[in-house]
Amino acid sequence: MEQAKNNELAKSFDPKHVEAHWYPKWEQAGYFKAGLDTNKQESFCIQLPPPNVTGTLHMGHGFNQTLMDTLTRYHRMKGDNTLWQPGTDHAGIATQIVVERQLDAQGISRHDLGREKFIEKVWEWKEYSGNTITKQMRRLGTSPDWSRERFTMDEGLSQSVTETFVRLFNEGLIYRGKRLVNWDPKLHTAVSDLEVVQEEEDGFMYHIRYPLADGSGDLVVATTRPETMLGDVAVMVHPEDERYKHLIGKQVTLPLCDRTIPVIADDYVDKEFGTGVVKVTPAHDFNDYAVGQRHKLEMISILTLDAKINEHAPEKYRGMDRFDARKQIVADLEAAGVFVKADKHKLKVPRGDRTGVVIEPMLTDQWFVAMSKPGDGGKSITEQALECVSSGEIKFHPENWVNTYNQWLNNIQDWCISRQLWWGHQIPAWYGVNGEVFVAHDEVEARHLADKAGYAGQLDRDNDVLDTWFSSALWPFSTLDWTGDAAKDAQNPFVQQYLPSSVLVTGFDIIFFWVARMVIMTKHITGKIPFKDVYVHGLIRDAEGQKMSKSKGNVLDPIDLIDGIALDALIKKRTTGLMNPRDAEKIEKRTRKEFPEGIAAFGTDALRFTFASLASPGRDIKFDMQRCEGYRNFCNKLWNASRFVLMNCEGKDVGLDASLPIELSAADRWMNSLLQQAESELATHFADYRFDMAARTVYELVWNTYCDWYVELAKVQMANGNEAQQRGTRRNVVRVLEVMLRLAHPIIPFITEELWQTVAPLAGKTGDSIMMQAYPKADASKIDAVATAQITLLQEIINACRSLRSEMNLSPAARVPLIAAGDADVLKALAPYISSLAKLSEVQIVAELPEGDAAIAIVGGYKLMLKVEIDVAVECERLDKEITRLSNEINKAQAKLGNESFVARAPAAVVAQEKKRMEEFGATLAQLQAQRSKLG
RNA sequence: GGGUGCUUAGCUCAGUUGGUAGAGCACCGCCCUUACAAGGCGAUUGUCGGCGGUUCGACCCCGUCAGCACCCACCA
Repeated sequence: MEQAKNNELAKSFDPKHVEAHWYPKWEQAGYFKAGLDTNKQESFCIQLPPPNVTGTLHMGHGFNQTLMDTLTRYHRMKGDNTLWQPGTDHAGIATQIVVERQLDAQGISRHDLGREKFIEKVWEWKEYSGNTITKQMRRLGTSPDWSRERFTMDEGLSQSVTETFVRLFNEGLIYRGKRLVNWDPKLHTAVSDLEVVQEEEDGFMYHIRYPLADGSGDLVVATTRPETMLGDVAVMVHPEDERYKHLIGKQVTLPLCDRTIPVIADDYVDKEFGTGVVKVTPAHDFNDYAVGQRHKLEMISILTLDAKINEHAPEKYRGMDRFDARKQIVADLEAAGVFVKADKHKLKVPRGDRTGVVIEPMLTDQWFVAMSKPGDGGKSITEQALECVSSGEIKFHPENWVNTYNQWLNNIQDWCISRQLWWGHQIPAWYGVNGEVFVAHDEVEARHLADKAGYAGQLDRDNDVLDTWFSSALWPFSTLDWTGDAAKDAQNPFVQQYLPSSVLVTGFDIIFFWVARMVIMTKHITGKIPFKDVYVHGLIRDAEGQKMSKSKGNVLDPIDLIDGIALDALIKKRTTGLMNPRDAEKIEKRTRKEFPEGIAAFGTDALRFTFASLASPGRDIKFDMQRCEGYRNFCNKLWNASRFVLMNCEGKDVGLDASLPIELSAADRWMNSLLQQAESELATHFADYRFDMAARTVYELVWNTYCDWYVELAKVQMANGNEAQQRGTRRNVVRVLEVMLRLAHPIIPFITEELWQTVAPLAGKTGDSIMMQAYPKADASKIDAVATAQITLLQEIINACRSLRSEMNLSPAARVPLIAAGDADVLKALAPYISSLAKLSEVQIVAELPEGDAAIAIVGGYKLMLKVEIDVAVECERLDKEITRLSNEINKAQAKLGNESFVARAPAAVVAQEKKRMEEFGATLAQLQAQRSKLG
């Protein structure tokens, strides 16, 4: 890989420049390609949750994909066979809506175009949107195997859909029937239970008098939807309701309609609610439908598919919109003197999640998956899916999502999978003219089935398409070119190696839509689980904790955080294409307030580091721009640390010649010890999906350990050491940096690659790309406890000196002498470091501190005296404060140790530790008190 | 009606077998010290939502209450 060598790095990190050239190189070199090395034991696979081809990626995608890419890069470096399988989803309804809206803008309806032409338009849009999405993913630095990119409507995946449908049908697990389903009157399609959102809204509870047919009185029913009375077939009361018991079996006259209907009894009625009398409309209400089934009632459908009153209703109302009809009916009831009252009432209104219109339960012919029907093994596909999780085969992280998963599956209804749309997988069913149904892979097969059944007439394919989630449910195996032919699949290394995948990374919002259905389908069809782990992350919200949505105008495009965006451009972006253009003003105001300067360019690495850091389990994320800025600064820090290393190591002896003597100091060995510790922590954190902890470990290692301490110590060594020591230090400084770059690479791929190219050769590493290097593994034998103890002491001494300086108000530029008493050998060894890091003119080592007015600090067995002019009063105050603090600590420790229970019951180590603490505090306290009394 | 999560420094959040409360940002003081001012050094900051309980010891475990958020559900 080409990279200009010996070029001094720019003074600060410029993400744009760094990111631009690496991605194409990685991709062209084939680094993202799936591993198929049969010698390797471990396989790691992630299936990308396929983004909808409805536009562009949002922050949620950025977050989700960052986590997946981090895992993928980590496992690839670890040496596993690795596949990150990418692709996109055709997103039936959502995409059809997007394209229809575009046509709308040109004054064209999809019916003007016709199905075929319309679908062509959608494919055009798919190309456009799909490309946008994959471009965005590339900007995020993601490393999926693009050569395996799939789309849910690809030929192969469509075959999986057909194969699955046919199989389930033949097993009796898919059936067709006229059922009451959720109907979206705007889209003219059925939708599943999941695609309906129940929202509480203000409405009315209408009370209507239904006269008894024999004129002996009346019953008052309560309803929230009076227009549905046109389809009433009964009124019902509770069988034990003393008020109405005697009326059961009688007939009432249905107002406005020329019909009488019976009074029936059913336990379902709640005596306490409303009037205790319920009108029964089986064709337009799910509860009433069940009642109708129980009582074998007629079903009268009174609505057309676009929710207008139909021919089964009195002529007066035919053709009226359902809500207009409601008003008219209420008026007519009033006129007829049977309207009692309308009370204000909060009710749950079902709305389509894509259209927002009120969903109407509608009797239509639809296809269903039988979720609870016992299959071959006596178990339903739902029970099988529950078992995959209860057995521990599939694990949720965090674990508590298991409850959600179980609860949903335990209460599941049959899944309505047919949609009256144009965009999607057309249902593989052919009908004869007499209603014969032939489900087959293709028309030839259907004809064959028809022949066998003795039908020779015309065959018409079902016009409907499948719920988009039907194909999504097959994603874990359909993307691997599964065919359903056991012999072929056994020869397919992808199916063999990458099913099940290792982990599904997803938000909780699609556990039902997608996760559960993948388990159901994959287990039933392939016999394998789809994935071993499910990592469930939170939602990205805005800085105020609000869900990001186009209509609120608080959406962020991850690319805008990478490249930055000017305020005007951001406003324009947020206010175009709104469903309700009147929101624009509010959105502009809000945007101006939140981002008065627009958004700065943070770069991909900073954004990714932010995502990783914020990925604490079980919690949504309020996206905090300042965190992003902080991690941009972190990238800059890493950049500059590398600059330092290169300035000191390029063209110098960095110990590449193994025959030359090398001496590693305590500081070098201390650094190496902490490096091992970080490596071991990272292995744990990645295994636990603790991206936040992994990011923190990297951050602290690079900044707090390496930059703040090791580099400063190394400066001393490179200035003062002998040749072997200098060589050793240079060697270690550059090698530790090289390891840190590899450790950080899965999170921040671009900057680490850029730096690694120059750093690696100095560390004796060869290779074309950091991403194909081994991930560093901890080596416990490199942990040096003695060196660690010594450098910890050194840090404490330096900290004490720095504190003294600061409290004495010494300018950082002023060099003053330190007088130190304690182990002379240790002090002698540490003196140059102390001197340099605490900005001292010299370190005098003495047996006992001299008398005199000076600032004093005690560190373990060491006494430190900063030789400066002091304000006695100020110093006394400082000492008093410290004396008080120590006394308090001692009192606390004493109280504990004085507690017999504590001494008797607490573990010996805890008691010993407490004793030690007290002794140390005591010793320090004595020293400080002595000094305090000298000052008077 | 069921279920889940959250409540820790001014802000955003860590805190993994119960053993001396942490980070980043913000704020304050001193510094342009030759890797980095997107920086360095130092200082400050907390009845860990309330109340009980278990324990020698509770941010952590249990109970309870409060507030916030979310998910599921057929009250006409």
